[in-house]
Amino acid sequence: MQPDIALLAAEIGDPSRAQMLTALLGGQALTATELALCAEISPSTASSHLARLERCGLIQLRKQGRHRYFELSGASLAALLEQLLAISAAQAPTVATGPDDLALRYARLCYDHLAGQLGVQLHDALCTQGLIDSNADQCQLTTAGSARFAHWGFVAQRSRRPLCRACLDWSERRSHLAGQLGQWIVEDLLQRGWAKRDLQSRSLSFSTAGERAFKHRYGIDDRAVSRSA
Amino acid sequence: MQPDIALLAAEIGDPSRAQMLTALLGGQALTATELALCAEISPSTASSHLARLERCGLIQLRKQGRHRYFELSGASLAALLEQLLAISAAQAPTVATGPDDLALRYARLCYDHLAGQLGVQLHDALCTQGLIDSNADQCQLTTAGSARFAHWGFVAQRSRRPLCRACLDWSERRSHLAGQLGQWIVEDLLQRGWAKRDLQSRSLSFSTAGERAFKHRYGIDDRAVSRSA
DNA sequence: GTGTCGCTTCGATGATCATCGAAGTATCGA
DNA sequence: TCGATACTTCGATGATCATCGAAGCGACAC
Repeated sequence: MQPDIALLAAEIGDPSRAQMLTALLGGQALTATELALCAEISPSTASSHLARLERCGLIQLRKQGRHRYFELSGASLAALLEQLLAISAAQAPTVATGPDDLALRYARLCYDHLAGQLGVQLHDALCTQGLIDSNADQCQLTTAGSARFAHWGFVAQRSRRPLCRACLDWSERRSHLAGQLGQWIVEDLLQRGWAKRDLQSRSLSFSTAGERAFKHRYGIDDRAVSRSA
Repeated sequence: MQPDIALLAAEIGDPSRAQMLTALLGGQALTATELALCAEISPSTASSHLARLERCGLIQLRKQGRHRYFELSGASLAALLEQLLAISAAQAPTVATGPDDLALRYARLCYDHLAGQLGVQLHDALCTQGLIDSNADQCQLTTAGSARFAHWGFVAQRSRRPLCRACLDWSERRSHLAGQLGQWIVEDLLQRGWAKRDLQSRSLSFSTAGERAFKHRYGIDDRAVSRSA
């Protein structure tokens, strides 16, 4: 008897549940009420959906008093969701229509690392500078990259998780950087206050100065693409 | 507006459709009647499901007279399905119950490359012999491996597809070998008659001599695991 | 030409399920 | 303690959809 993929897929296959799962792809734990708002459903409907997602292991619950925070149960589910996004994007002619779309396409969180145009530019810039060696499905930190990131404060963890991983970006159709390094970069830029998480979505909002500093740090050509594009 | 993953997931999320998609993971094109048998539904039900899968781009149709052959629309969908299998398997306590299960677990097609125990053994043997360098998410052909496989007749194609890719095996919870190399290995062993495709499932049936030859070729220790395990 | 086979379409049927408002419970803050 | 808030449970409702057999169409073989 093979694993029952229909069960898992059907859970993701409800529009409201899909919206909540996608919201959780921002990497933050969100309350039931926040998720209900994201999915534009009533709190009672959200409640029953969340119970269902929890029961089948897609999300985990952490209680804090009356607040109940939900998060994705792990990185493999996040990778699955992002792959679903990539395939769905490849199939559907998406036309950017609103400011939210632009923000998401420019810079957003793909669970714990940077995605969107800026994420792809980061990946490419690191490649150009020989700090990572990334081709097709393989992505490695080079000796030079190792030294540079150590200098910037990155400490590699001994873990099954790769240092670098190329993650296919659904909006750009090219790779952005995932793995320990991708995660550290996001943590670092948030800690420096270069950008903030958007409270309503997965997009990252860079301040003007923060964006300049980010691009300077990672060698991203500021004239290549700007936000007004 | 983000891509609508619910649509895609809901298509996979029907039990009958999931069974048919999984059957197509064997890499062969199958007729509507064969797929109806796989899913144990009536031909008319299969017909409407297949029309639906085709409409949303998951499968492609090739007509040959009155026979209509369906196949998965591409490798990225195959990878998604395999990922669904891996996550589903990790979540559900699966107990091997029948001969079909054993066959699938021992050697099966994961779209176009070998999976199951034998697939994992192949991957590990190639690593042990230094023919591929595979760790975590990265998998590369070594210089020695390149020479050895060239000697065996493998010709790398210039293509976006990686030579090697580690693909997580849902039944073994470890990596088997995908990519151009993984595909070539399957084509080669089928051409040599070492194994045949099972007509009812995705499993590969090795003849006794074929299995011995396969293990000898790729340096798989014949005493490590045998089929009677 | 005729009968068989592969497949689709049609229409009816029953099951499933997302949804909401109302009511209830637990937590929090003044 | 009390009112507000976060959240869950309940039950009713309407929509969706998988399913099948019957009927029909086109390809195939004799």
